[in-house]
Amino acid sequence: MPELPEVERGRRLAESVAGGRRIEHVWCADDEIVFDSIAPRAWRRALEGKRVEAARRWGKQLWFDLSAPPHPLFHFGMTGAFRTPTTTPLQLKSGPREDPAAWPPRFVKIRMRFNDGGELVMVDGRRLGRILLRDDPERQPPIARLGFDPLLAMPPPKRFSEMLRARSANVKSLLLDQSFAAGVGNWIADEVLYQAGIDPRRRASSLTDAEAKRMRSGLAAIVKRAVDVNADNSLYPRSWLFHRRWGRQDDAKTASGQPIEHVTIGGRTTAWVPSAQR
DNA sequence: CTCAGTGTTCAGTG
DNA sequence: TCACTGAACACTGA
Repeated sequence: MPELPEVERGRRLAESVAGGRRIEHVWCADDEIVFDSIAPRAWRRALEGKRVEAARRWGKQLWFDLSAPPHPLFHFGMTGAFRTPTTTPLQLKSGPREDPAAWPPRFVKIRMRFNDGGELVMVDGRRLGRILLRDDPERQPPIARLGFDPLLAMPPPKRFSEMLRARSANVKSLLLDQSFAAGVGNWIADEVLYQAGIDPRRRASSLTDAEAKRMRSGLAAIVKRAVDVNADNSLYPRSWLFHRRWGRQDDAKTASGQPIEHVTIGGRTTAWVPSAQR
C-alpha cells in the first residue's frame, strides 16, 4: 500500500478501528525479517493491555501512540497494508491479487484484537515492510531522518526553491529521496514531473524559480487530491499519467494522445512524456 | 523461465 | 564527510 496516500488510508482505517481502544490480544507471524528479529513474545508484552491513543503518520511511516511506550511503527514496503474484516482492499499494480472476502487474508504479519471486538491486521506479501518498536517514534530513526511531509508540512515556495538549488541529483531521484520529501514514491514523482512539465533527468539545481513553483504546487495538489479520495485510484482524474504509466508498454499514450516513454532513472522505472516535459 | 513491481538500505565510488 | 549509484533484498504474477 506504499505511497503517502495509501499509507494515509491505512492510518485512517487504523484510527477508526483502534483509536481509543485497548489492545486485548496480539498474534504475530514467525517472520524475523518483517519484525526485525523482535520475537512474538516481546510483541505481545509491548502491546497487550495498552490503549491506542492515536494512529499517526509522517511520510510512509505509520505509528500508534500508545498509553505507554514502546510504540509500534509500521512501514508497508511495496505490498504491505492494513485490513479489517469488513473493508475492501485496494488493488495495487504491484504485489499479489487478493480475495476481498477472505478472512484472515493471506500474508498476515500481525493481528490485533481490541476490547470492543474489532480487529486490525497488517499483511505483506513481499516482506519488504517492517514492524518496529520505538520509545519515542518521532525523535528516533527512521522518522527522525525524514524530510517534509507534503500533506502535513509543505515548505513555502521560497524555501522549496532553495532546497532544489542545493541539490545536484536529478529531480526524479530527489523526489524519491525520503530525507527530502517524505511519502513521495515512484508514481507520485512521475505524476508531479509530468504535470509540472519537467524532464525527470534534469538536475534539481538547474530548475528555474517558475519550474520549482510548478513542481511544489503540483506535488501539494496531487497528494491532496489522492488523499481526498482515500487513495481509491479509480477516482483519480482521468488526465493523470497514473492511469497509463504501468507495464512499460511501448505504445502507451496520455489521455491527449502524447507518447509515453519508459526509462530507468535512479534504478526505478520512470514514465514520462518527452513532448510535454522539458 | 524471465522479469517487472506504488520501497529501502548499504557498499562502493568520486 | 557528503552525494550519488547500483545491487540486494523477497516474492508474486504476467
